[in-house]
Amino acid sequence: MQKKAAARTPRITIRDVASDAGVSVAAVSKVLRDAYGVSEALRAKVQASMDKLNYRPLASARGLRGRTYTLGLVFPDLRNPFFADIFAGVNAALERTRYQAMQGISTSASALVEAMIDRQMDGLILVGPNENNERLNDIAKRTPLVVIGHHDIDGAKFDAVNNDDQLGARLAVRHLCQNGHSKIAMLSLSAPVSTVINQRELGYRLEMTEQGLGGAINILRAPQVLRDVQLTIRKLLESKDKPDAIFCWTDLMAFEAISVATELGLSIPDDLAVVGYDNTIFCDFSQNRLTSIDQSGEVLGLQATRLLIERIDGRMQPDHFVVTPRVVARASSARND
DNA sequence: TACCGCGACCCACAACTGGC
DNA sequence: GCCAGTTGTGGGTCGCGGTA
Repeated sequence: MQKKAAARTPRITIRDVASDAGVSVAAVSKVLRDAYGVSEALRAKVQASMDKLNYRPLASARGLRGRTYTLGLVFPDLRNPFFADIFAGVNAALERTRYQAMQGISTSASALVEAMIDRQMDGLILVGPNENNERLNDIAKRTPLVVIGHHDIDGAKFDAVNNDDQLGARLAVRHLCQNGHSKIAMLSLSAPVSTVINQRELGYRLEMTEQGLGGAINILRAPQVLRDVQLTIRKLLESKDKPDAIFCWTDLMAFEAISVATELGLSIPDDLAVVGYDNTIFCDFSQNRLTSIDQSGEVLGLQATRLLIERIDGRMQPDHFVVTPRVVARASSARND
């Protein structure tokens, strides 16, 4: 036997509101859009009817004539609390607007992005997309697009918001040198390779060379899998050429470095100094006290949203916003902290 | 000039119509 | 019966004309 579709309660439409309030459909629409030419008396009447009928505008219908007031936000994953900082920035930027952000998870500009475009979202923010400019430009042709964490902006048709990752890595190395460390290893990501990783590795190399430590350059790469990260760190710390400091490409990796080092009986920071990246909320926890490079996730989210709304409002020229990172020193690196 | 409403319009899909 | 073309429908927005 065929299943019957569940019966739906008839939807309350703008026509029902207009009929209840004794005004035209257009008048209700104007109240909804806060458009010019609506008296306070009419607004109050329409608002009362909307409240009474529990009316909600239908985004897909709005999309027929223009905007749905919906923004798509795509993260590569949600395990890293840094992404929550970005989302907080997006929400803060949308607070006084009519837009709502809907988020999803994808490591590439994938079917999820296409689905968001199909659903007529007014614009997209992609965080750390693992895509080339050709693909990103193709998306930007179809919908306003802002990318967070993508440094290759030559010929880009989209807006970009970036932390200065090269400078961030340099600051990490400089900070460790200032605290008396010279055998500084970098724990990086093996795949997917991104422009962010490239910039941080470049910054590490440049600063090591500038500090006269070019011969000690040591970059290890591990995938974002806990077991692989632990094995890589253990191998490094048990090697003859053990470093006296590690610069990790995220805080999450840095926490693992601290755990493995503690298991091996090493003291932090006397035997091993550790610096992370992102300055997430967990850095402040007393068992961590992790020195980290702050790339202001909230600012990244805020600026990306600002640029996206500008784009939706008609700006054609691509824009690029760069956030300057800073060191937030804690006990994991500063011997006298 | 401020306020209000008519009617065209948007797009995808289903239903209808007419010709072969 | 099949296919292609036309019309209607859904829920909003928008431009412009009418009225006080």
